Amino acid sequence: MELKNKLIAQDADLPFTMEWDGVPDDVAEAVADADVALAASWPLPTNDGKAVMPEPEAMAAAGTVIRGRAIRIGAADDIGLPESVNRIAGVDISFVKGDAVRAAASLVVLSYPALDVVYTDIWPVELDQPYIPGFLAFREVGFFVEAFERLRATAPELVPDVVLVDGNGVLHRRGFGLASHLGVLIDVPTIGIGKSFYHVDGVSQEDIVATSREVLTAAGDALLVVGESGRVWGAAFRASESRKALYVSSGHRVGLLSALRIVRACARYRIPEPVRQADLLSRDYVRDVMLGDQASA
DNA sequence: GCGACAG
DNA sequence: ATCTTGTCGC
Repeated sequence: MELKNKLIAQDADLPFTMEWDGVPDDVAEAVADADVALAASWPLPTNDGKAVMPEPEAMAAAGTVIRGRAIRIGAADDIGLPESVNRIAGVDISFVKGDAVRAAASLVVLSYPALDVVYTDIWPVELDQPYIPGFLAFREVGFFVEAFERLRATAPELVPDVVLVDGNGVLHRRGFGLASHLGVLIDVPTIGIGKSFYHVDGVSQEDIVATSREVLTAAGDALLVVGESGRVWGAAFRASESRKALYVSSGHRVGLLSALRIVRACARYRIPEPVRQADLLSRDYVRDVMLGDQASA
């Protein structure tokens, strides 16, 4: 629980800054207010001590501005990120069919903007915690923390500028999903990439899917997930041509608008390239190495 | 009590 | 998460 106190959901701590062209000012301000509210909503003061909790009326007003409204994240072919963004990582775990314990975890680092794989780490793991919805981090985060310790020890020059995590960030029942948990523990900016989510603050995935079908008309369109309180939890995002949206949310030290732009920049297929490469790597490992062992044993 | 339920 | 062939399309 005390981990929460370290979370800063603002861009202030991001090692780079972004400029916003295609986003209406009122939307950008509403999201920024929501991020400040998020950082200030924990019991103890935040790291920078600057976060201020907006009045409830301000939160509600922000919600009114952006609820049900799509925004476009950059143009189709020039989603340039700041020059200080050079590496983007992805993490994932794949399981052995019908086995709740044996799995393979992976960490990959891609170069940006080429999106070439420049580092891979893949190893077998045994899960010692059950999967309980809402507590995914307690089952998986430890493996990724170890992977980052290895990375820092063997190739510190390849530590990424930001990590895309296969799981939600603050788009979470307690506002603290796997991506946020990992970000705090490794002290690297993280972004949550979910293929689904469940009801938070009075909003269900079903509600968002219904509206998404109407307003997400092109790749790069995002629909912010605004709770009944007015708080912005994340976004349904058509990062690629695929009709099915992803759910993007701040993990740690990245604001939502920046997170969306970063995900857009990694969109070759529906699943952002760093997460996709991590997924391919761990799947191949389970199939070619772990099942191979089983067959020959 | 009932339903819902990231990976 | 995983179980699973073909098939529509660039």
